Amino acid sequence: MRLGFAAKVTGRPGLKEADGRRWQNNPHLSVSLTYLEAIFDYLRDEHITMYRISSRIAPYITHPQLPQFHHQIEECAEQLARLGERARAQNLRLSMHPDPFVVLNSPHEAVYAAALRDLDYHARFLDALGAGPEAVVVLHGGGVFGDKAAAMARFVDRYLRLPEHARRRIVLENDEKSYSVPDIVAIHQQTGVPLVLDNLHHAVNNPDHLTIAQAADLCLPTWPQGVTPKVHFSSPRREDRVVRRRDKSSGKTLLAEVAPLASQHADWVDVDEFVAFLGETGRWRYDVMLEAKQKDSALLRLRGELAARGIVTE
DNA sequence: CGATGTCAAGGAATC
DNA sequence: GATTCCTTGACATCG
Repeated sequence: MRLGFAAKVTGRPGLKEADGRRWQNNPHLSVSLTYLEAIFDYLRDEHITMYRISSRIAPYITHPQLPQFHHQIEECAEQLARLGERARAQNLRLSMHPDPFVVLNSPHEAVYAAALRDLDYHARFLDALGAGPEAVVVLHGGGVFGDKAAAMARFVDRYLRLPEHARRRIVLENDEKSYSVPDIVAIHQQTGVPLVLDNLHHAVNNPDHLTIAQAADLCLPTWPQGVTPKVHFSSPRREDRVVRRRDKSSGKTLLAEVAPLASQHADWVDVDEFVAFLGETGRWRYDVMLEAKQKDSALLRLRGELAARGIVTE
């Protein structure tokens, strides 16, 4: 079992995940890839073997008004191939997760078109690394648009019509609001798309009251032979947190303490909850993407706590 | 330099 | 129909 984390590194100062400058300053994938190389060094040093690459790694690559950014993958082909080689050399499983406004089943043609551009980009990025089939693009079901059956049918139809290189990469994750485990199972049955089980989303969006074991029994066998399935794991935030929010009378941004929503990720992973999850899903083999706010620091802490209990991860 | 405003992008809930 | 929230932190700019 591999443990992974997403995008941002907290455990070593100075590591960035993407060239985040505004378009006026000509950010570029080639800069992001120098950052990614430094992250790979860190992952190697810490023996971390799974990592989600930020979708912002290629700035503005699908922006319709900024064509000068559209060929960054081609422009960085050699650099990408070298990094892919490195990832394989250090046994690193990679993935990506498009932002929530990539909505494949939107009834708005322009949104659909943008989703197609984005999925093409994510797939081509992983292809340019030469990544194997374990490197997936994790997608959500999208919107409901007042008619869930129609929205799901639209997802199925559009998924089946995706270009092959994109369809090959995509896996579908249950979300915290619209598409529960039984929903994505129904989509799987019509498409064959592999399913990612997210424990926290399942906890807050579980209309059929399935146990986590039942949910795992539905999701994990959807992966093809030879590709280790993946799950997302996080603990729910329980403490209030400080956020910046706009005050509507003054129009100013202020700090405020707000209570957590049930669906929000905690800073760290609760080892007891994690061990319980392992116990309930013990008949399956899978890798775990941790979605804790403290990212790699949470991973390293959890790994230590697991080792103290005699549970060793890859 | 610290504080605050801004950023490409969607959807849903609320009024 | 317009506004706000979800949520993301880093960048950019202002005082």
